[in-house]
Amino acid sequence: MGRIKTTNNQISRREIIIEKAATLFKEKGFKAASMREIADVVGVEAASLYNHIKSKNELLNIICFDVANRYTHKMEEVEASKLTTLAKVESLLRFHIDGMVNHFEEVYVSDREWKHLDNPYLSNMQNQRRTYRKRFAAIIEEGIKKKEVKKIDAATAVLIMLHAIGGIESWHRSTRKIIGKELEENMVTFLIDGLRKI
Amino acid sequence: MGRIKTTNNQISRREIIIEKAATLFKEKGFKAASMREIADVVGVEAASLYNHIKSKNELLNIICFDVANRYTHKMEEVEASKLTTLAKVESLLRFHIDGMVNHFEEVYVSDREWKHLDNPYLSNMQNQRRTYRKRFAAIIEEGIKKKEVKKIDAATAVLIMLHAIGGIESWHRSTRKIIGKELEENMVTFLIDGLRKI
DNA sequence: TTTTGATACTAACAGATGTTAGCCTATTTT
DNA sequence: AAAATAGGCTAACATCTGTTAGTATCAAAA
Repeated sequence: MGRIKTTNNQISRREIIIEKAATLFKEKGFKAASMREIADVVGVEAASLYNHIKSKNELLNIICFDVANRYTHKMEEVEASKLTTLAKVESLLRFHIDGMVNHFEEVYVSDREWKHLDNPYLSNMQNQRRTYRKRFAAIIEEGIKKKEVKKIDAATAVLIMLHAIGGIESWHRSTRKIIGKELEENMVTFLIDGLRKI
Repeated sequence: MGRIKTTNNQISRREIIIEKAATLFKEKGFKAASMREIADVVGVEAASLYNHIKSKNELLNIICFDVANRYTHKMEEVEASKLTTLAKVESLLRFHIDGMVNHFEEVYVSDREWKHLDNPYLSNMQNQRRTYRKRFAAIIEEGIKKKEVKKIDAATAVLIMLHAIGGIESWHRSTRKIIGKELEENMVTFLIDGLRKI
């Protein structure tokens, strides 16, 4: 077998492997996807993967922390901004939706498979996730204080919003594709203003 | 080792195994949970499980279709009722939330691990899920027609609501437990009326 | 052209996995 | 008390798993 075809692009062999792994992890789950399957998709023998990565778990680490770091970065940006609470929430929502639409595999895997990280990455990830939700909830609580947001349990609200966005998964599988932008508007409207006609 | 302790209850050995399996499938995922681990928790050797069940996959089948059948049954009940659209939606929401709170393991597993079913159960489940979402969306669309519900993409709304409820998972892990009823009110309020203060 | 470094291959490992076969023992039925 | 059944046990299987060692080969640098 020849080498992994390094397309003209600036994308390294390593990155190709990570991409293919993400796709497979998404489709079958981390545990069910084997190194031999990943290798197959890449077009190489399983052992050859180890010239580029250290272990199967490293693949998961890379995927998960790539996403988590983007989240943290965005949160810092939003916190530093001078938007109203609802605008902050909306900005975060749009960010998450965009992530789900445009980096689907990565985000999906990070969200559903992080439990299979091994320590110290596992507890690190648990912390990052907990912290992120707390910061999100703090924004909402401030909105409640300012009477911009209705009196609701902030933690529950965060939970609802984050998981609702996870639903885009099904949108990806759907044939009846409304376009991404339209989906985004629908979700934001719903989550900010609910279902009832005012 | 002695036999599986059959507590005074009317609960069979088989049902104990299924329960313990559900817990393990929830904690580690279907693929990562081994028959030997399930056996350990039950207090028996792995081989002994096969006196009660046919295979590991049968365990998943039982769990998944138990939940799916409850869903279908509830949907029929709601469709047959003469409630308003919003009341129908609320009834379904409360049903799902209750399921998540009181049959957590089963519902969680059914929702996240059904992909590991094998045919013909897999395609059967895919159909049931698709159908359920369509029927849910039809209810919302009728509400839109009757101007009871705001003009929104019905499929997206269903997606949001169903996944939002999946978020109760985190509530289960949380220490800061608001009680189930309170959680339910929060979720229903949010999903029906959104975040914005009116 | 030779050297060198990256990257592929084959072979093999040790351990885990789901499952079966065959046996033994406790409980229930007769 | 005897017989039948349910349900436990040990041992073993074939297969799959992630990973390593050692070797060959290709592309670029010298």
